[in-house]
Amino acid sequence: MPRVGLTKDKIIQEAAKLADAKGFDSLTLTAIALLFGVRLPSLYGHVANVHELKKGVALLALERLAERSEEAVAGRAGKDALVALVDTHRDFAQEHPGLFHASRYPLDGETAQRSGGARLARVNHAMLRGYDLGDADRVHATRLIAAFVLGFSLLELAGSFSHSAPDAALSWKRDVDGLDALLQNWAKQKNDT
Amino acid sequence: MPRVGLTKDKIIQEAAKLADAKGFDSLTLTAIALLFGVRLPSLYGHVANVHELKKGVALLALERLAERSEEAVAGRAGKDALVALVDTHRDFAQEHPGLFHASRYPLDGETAQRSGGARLARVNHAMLRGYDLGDADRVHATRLIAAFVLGFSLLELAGSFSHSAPDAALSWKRDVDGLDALLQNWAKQKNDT
DNA sequence: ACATTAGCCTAATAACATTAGTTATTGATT
DNA sequence: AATCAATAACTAATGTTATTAGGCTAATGT
Repeated sequence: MPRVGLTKDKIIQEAAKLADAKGFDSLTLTAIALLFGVRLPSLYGHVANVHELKKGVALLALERLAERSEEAVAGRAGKDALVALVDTHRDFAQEHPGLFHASRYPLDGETAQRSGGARLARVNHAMLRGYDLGDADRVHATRLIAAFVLGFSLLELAGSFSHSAPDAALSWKRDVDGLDALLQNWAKQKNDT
Repeated sequence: MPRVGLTKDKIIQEAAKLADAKGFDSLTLTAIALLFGVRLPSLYGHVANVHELKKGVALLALERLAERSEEAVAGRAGKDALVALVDTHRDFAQEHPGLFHASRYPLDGETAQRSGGARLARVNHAMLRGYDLGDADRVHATRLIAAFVLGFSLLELAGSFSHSAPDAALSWKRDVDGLDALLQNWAKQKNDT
């Protein structure tokens, strides 16, 4: 019984690679055991169950996305920062569909709070300081951007845009332009509701 | 061996109920067999495999959503129609999280093309006739709205908005107001990309 | 050198999906 | 009314994945 030197971290890393290569749904403990050349139950010394494995990959995906996003907005402001941030998110989804899928794995509030997801929300919120918005409106705007980016990435990955005319990439540009315009003119809106 | 009178339709209906009650992930052939008082393999005479079961529920969910959306926009125009449409979508997600989740089940392009999803896209696109947009811009706007609604619903269901200050419902209103404003002023944008 | 810890193992069980081959009900035909 | 063919539902068997219980052995520290 040669000791392989398993670690929770190593396992999650490998799981992330696998999820990225074969898709998050093909991520199984069995597959990971095979990759490490180890018997399935041996993994239970390091991860409690499949849920913990998937949660680990989800957290890792969120961290990576948050990290990239922070780098993207660094040194930028206004529309420049907005474009950098949303492009980073969309590119991540395109380049790492498995990890992107993983980042949608449901987490309990407690965990989500401490995750890269919260970090991502903060970057998003901070980036919007570049626009002239009140406190509440800045939160509303943060959610608008987050919702748009997530939804667009999902629909694009699912191929929902690939069967109608203009290229999805063009819609992306126009939509981001539109959102930038909206953010600039937010104050001028009449709140008639 | 009393004959129960199984049908693909009946099975899908029951599966939809189960998905709505227990969540899409708890939808299994085993559970359906139990509900019908039938042995598991008996189902295979009516559905080819789990994938076909889930696909069926997904299609049903998309049809219901499309139907509601069509009713919602009927007789409305402009912002009135926009609000009715997006609210319908969000309400559906809140009231039927299981079916909403099902509607995200991946479909091949062929199937998706003939699904309620395409119908939904058409309603969305048609609704935007109420704004003064060129052909291409109307498609861009359709995608913007679809992305926002999907993303917001997912994030809200996941609880991503429940740990920061203003209520998600308020952000929803403000964001939809903002999108309406954007659509009205779309033409005035400077396309600087 | 030896005892303890801990890493990896085998064995066993359970839930779900799937296929092959069998029985029996139903509705059509004599 | 009796029979037959089609087919609905069944039993049995197999594979995959996850999980728990308990055993052996390599690494570690006194």
